[in-house]
Amino acid sequence: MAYRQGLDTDTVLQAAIEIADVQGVEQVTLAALAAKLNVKTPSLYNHIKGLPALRKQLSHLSLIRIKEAMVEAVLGKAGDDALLAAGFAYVNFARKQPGLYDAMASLPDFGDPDLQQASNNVVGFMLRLLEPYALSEEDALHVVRGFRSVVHGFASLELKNGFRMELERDESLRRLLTTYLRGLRTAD
Amino acid sequence: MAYRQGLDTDTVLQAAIEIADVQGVEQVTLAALAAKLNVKTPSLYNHIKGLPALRKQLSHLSLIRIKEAMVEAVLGKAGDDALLAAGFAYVNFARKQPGLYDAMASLPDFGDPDLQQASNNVVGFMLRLLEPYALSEEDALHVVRGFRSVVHGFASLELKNGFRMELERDESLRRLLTTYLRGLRTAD
DNA sequence: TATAATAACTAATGATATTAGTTTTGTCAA
DNA sequence: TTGACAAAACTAATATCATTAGTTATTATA
Repeated sequence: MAYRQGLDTDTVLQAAIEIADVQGVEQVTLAALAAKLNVKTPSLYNHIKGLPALRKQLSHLSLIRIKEAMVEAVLGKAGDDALLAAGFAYVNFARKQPGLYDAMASLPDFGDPDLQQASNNVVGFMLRLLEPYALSEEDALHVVRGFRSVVHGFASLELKNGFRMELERDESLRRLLTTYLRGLRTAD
Repeated sequence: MAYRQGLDTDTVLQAAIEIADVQGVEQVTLAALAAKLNVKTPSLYNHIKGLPALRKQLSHLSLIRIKEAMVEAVLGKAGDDALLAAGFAYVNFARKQPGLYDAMASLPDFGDPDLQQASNNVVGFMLRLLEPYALSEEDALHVVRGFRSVVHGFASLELKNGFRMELERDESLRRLLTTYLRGLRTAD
């Protein structure tokens, strides 16, 4: 009712994250957002460019936060320990903020420069973790693709309820990561 | 214009697949579908229950086809050879029918009985491939989760353009799969 | 051939995003 | 202190969708 609600971009973004995490990313609509913020839909345009732009910002934030979570997790660790911790941090982020993670994972177009840079930061972080392994640049890049596939695949299937069997999920993840790392260590 | 267009459920489904593969799954709208089939939107309701039901059918079909592709790929193969072939068949399916694959991967609710059964068939197929490894039931289920994570993660990242580096993709996939399989073979 | 089932249609409703133009409020400089 | 301007809310309008209700034409069948 009050003419000034005191909104800003961050508040809108935060509300969008909450809706995404609680109700699912497909429920992040301008209508739902406006209702949550006690504002009419068009008012949101003072703070965001539109729905696609909002989704892009969510993706961007998600990439940044996921990298932060991994950085925090590997402090004081190196080698397989660090990779294992980073893998768990990745999946745990997706568990804690399923909507935000989904916003990142389900963005159709990854061509945006901001997103590319955030994505490059994640890749750069993983390359750092691989330094002790003394791989060639090409080998390291293949491993980064492999590692990302592993953790994203696991997180994604788990979130979509793809694992319906009664079976410890952390144990599945631990085995997946250690199996992959063991394979890296071993020559054919 | 003609009053009977000769539509049936399969035709509608096929058109939906084409839109999904060419324009992306988010472009599969009843409006686009009706336009493609030279029909008004409400007419589609004679053949499908609605958009959510259509998407569910796409997911179902995708699960069936992906299993068929893997079955075909492993004929005459066993052990690591079979798993490698199945992994490539999985990813190649996603490459050939990106929209159909995405429809499967991005379905919010996997609780439907039809989908569960189709999904169980995929799991059952993978368990068969693991028979030569003589794992316990629990071990085998963990491996199935791992393998699905690996191939889905790779396919998903590749489709979303997550691999922007100039680097052979098939080589990345081959390394990922063989590394995982090598890890399975090796004890710690 | 008459009737029933079916597949198309039109019309209407409600949700959504977006744009244009308006009003109110807060801030800042004269 | 006040007046002007920028910003943030608003209303109104449009366009796109999905969906439902009710109607008409076609096909199949009894």
